[in-house]
Amino acid sequence: MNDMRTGGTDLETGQERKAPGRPRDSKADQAIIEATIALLATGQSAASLSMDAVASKAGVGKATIYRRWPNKEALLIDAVATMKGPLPELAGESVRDDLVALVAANWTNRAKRYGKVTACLLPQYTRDEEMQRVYQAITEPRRNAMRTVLRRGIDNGELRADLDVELSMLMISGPSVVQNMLHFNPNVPEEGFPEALVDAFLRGARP
Amino acid sequence: MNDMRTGGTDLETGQERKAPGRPRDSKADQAIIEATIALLATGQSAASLSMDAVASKAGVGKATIYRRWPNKEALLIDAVATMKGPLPELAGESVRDDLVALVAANWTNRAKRYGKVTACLLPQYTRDEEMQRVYQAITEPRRNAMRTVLRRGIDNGELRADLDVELSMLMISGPSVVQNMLHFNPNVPEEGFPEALVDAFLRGARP
Amino acid sequence: MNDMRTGGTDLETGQERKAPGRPRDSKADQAIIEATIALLATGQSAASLSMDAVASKAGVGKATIYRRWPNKEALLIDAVATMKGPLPELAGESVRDDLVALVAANWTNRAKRYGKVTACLLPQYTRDEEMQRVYQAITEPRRNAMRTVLRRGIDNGELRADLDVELSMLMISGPSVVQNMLHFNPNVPEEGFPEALVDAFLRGARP
Amino acid sequence: MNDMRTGGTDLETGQERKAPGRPRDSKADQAIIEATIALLATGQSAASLSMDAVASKAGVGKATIYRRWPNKEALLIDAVATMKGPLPELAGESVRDDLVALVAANWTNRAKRYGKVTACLLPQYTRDEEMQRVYQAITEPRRNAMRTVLRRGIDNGELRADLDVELSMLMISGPSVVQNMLHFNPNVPEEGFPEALVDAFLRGARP
DNA sequence: TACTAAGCGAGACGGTACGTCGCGTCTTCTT
DNA sequence: AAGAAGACGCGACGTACCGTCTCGCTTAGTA
Repeated sequence: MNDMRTGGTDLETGQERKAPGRPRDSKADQAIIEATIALLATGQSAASLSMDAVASKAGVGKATIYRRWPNKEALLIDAVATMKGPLPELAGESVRDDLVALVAANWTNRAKRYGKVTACLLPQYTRDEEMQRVYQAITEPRRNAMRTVLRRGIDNGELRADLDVELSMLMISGPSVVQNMLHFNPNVPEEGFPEALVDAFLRGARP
Repeated sequence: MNDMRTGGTDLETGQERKAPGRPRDSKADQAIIEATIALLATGQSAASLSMDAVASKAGVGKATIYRRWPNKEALLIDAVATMKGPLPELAGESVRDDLVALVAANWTNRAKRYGKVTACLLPQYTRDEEMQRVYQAITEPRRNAMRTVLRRGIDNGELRADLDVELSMLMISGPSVVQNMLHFNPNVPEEGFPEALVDAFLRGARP
Repeated sequence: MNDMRTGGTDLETGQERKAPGRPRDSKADQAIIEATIALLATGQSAASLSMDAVASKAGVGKATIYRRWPNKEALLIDAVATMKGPLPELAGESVRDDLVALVAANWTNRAKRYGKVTACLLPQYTRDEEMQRVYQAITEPRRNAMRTVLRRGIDNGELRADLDVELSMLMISGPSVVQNMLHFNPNVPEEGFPEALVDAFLRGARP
Repeated sequence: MNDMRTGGTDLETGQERKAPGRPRDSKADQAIIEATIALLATGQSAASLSMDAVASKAGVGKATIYRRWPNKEALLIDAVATMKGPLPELAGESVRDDLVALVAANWTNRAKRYGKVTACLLPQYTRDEEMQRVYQAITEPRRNAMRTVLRRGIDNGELRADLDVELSMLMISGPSVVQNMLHFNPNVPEEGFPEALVDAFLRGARP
């Protein structure tokens, strides 16, 4: 996650080269990320979180942060990535149940906190290609899981053969994300949302 | 839109009471919003837009801005609301075509610029209830149009009788919004997106 | 002069303790004071001198100024103190000549410029006890010199034995100051003022 | 004091010309001056007194003030002039006693408050010739009184024939002013100051 | 055991923007 | 026309962050 390492790998030989001098303190990495997450949870927005505050809360000098991350946004991206929980266990029997499980995994309290923090990063996200790649990398495992489930459904006949997989992923994740981050449509109840969404997606709107 | 008004309503009679003193200059409101939009279009992000620049470009003192909006974010919200284009004309024949028209209206270049700016404001939206209400108010006409189309479809039998209207709205808007603002799934082609989305929504995923 | 220092004295041992962190840059102190004096000489008044201008001229961030002085007035006080020239050399033979020399030292062009700037600060002097003490500290060496001269005069019989030294100091400095700063009585000629004042003080008004 | 009158005197005929429209409200003049004095007494300095505060306290629109005085300083000068008490009654027998009475008149509590306010105006005073003339006009009656007393002393032999009257005025007023405004020499007791000053002035410093 | 190189906490540094306040003017309606 | 009320353009204020730069000190590997 955090780069900007000294020493590291010698590109010509491919062998590890031991960096001279005092090595980085891994407790610092951890303390910084934890302080960031704590302040994000407390605070109001990404803008209202200051690097001085992170340094102070982590008991760390500011230079120690900037030695690891090039700027505030990079740190936030990493902190958010850390907040992402593990992928849910998929039963692997019914495609419908697996999709519900995937949506529900983004519907926990933890995920909602994550959603709020993510929203704080959107301004950077929409603008910086580098950040988009980082974000895609973080979410790729999840997208892949859903892709696999959908393909399985097509193969075993649970889903229509001509289903557009990528569009379907967007149709399942999109409503979930906007509702999570923006409370987009306040008239949709939270209770039972994953099931309702997946069932409506499967069933379609025609009679 | 902008509040913080002087004068207002006489509580006893309920009649409008003319505020004393020099009234606000409505040309200033307009100039400020226009300057904000112009700078948003030019600039990189909401953060890179400075109030001094807005004031200068609008030919207005900073106090004149802060007399109307309590802070930078509130101004941006209002500026973005102004960017929203008019509702599309709906043919009113096929429900499918009307839904496509509604989605396509958020798919123009103008709407994409709007989407980018909106993304910059999401941090505020997600935490400030006041801003959420403002945002709801801005989007309410659009949601209402879609609600009407869906109800018409249920009534005339184009859509299933047990369709959850609110959830359906989310299922159409959600993918559109995240794709517009976040380029959420880079594997979904832009070309023909509104038609593909609506058709998939209507058809469902089952064979 | 400028306070608000970090670090300081270890209370238990009474020894100086080195403050942690990067130490203040003494070149900044100097550059700020010099910029202030330069702008005071150029400008019209204390009010017309802006902190932004000082910072810009000194090639320094505003925070660097405010780290050293709590506000504009405190900076001006220090700048003015720096403008005070050195004490004049006293011949030490005739008390009368030494007093004339002391008065004349406040009668140079430099001293008049100093007087004008000081006048700009009087509002602060008159109400802030802290600033009064600062001012007293600045002027104490001069007052002491005059006190010494007067005492010598009493001892060697040049002055009357029952002379009130403190009142006499006020009687010599007071007219000089008001005339210098305020041009208090426009009917008193500038030419030969120090001699005339001292001689009149020595001689008295009685026949 | 306050000028900028409409109507007034026709310079060619010397006759009064009645101004058209609503006449000035003399209660406003009074309320403004009183509010100014009250705020000066309360507040910290001339700079910390705002025209908005004066207008508000006087229950008057700002334009009403600016119709009478061209700017803040002019108002302050007038307010200060109003604070000046009446000239003391002079017994007219002993020159020494009359001088003591004149000094003592500047030594009352009222005079000290006046001194503090005057100090607030010095920055303007030292810079603006117009203000100097106004100030000289205010103080001229006092200076004239002292001049008369000193001349009487010369004429009747109480004072030396070659006394420099203007310099003497400065020698009496100067110490009083600086001590009053600046607490210039804290070692000089307030008690009995007028008598001590006048006696020392008369007696001289030589044995 | 000494030397070199880098990491560390602390905090100062040059900038940039913030949101507030005051000045002196202008604009409304009312007296 | 003057009055109260208050908006206006301007410009300075003092604060908060950013990302960088010293300080003196610590912690490793190398000589």
